[in-house]
Amino acid sequence: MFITIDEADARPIYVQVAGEIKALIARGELAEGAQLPPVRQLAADLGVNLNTVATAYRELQGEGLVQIRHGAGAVVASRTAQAKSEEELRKPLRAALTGLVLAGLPRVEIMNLVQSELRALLKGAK
Amino acid sequence: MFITIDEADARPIYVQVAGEIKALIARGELAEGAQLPPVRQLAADLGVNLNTVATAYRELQGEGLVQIRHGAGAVVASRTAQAKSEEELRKPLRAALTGLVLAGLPRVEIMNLVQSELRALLKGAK
DNA sequence: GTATGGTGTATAGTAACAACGTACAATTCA
DNA sequence: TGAATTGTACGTTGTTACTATACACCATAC
Repeated sequence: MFITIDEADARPIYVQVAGEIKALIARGELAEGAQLPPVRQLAADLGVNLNTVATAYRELQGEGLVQIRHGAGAVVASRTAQAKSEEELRKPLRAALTGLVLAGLPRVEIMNLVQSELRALLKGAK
Repeated sequence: MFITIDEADARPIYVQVAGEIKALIARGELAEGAQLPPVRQLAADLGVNLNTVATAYRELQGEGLVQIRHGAGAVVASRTAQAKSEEELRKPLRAALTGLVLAGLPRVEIMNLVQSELRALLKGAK
């Protein structure tokens, strides 16, 4: 599994793990029905506690992206998350763009960044 | 001061406050040199403790956006934040776009969202 | 100059959270 | 059935978010 955790990232480890798995699902590297690695294995790979990974899996299940079965593993359930309000979708985008603007990036450069990230995400998509 | 805090938002209050002030600075509604409201006043407006607002101000100072003067207030110091690494800039953007993709939005709709948010941010900008 | 009111700061307490270690429970399959 | 594999529950520890209260700095009037 191609996941790393970033010490410098202030977000909790389980949020980082869930976030990376979301990205893998979004770009199709984890297809619907695909098995996630066992919590112990991924935890060992990352050097964290198995419960930390389990918490990430439960978060993904809460968003409808993963189905966990006690005793058997966890599988990707869907490539579309539960519906969120428009504002919930806009808020993180606004925050990210604000950061780019405050970093002094000109508009065109920001649009380039967006397009490059979006291309990567939609690569294996549909 | 036109700031609200969102109960549904999982982020800490002080992060939300700092984020909204960043947006105000980015779009020029708080110009360089402008006074921020006293921590007690903003805290009272929001119904939180003054230390919570003070923590937000210190975060902004840490990013170089605000200058705090003990005993006199806090003023906007700059419209450009301290340099971050490219990865630090890309990561929140990637997370936001991942959310939009998983929500099932088609590419064009995502680009429309981005452009609308960016327009709003760059309104009073340059 | 110093008194006063306004400003940010420091400290200590409480509650919730993140991460961990260990033990438990459900599933699979030989 | 029983052993291996998988997720879950629980208790502990350290950290974080928020609060209340007391302190320190600054500007201004007098």
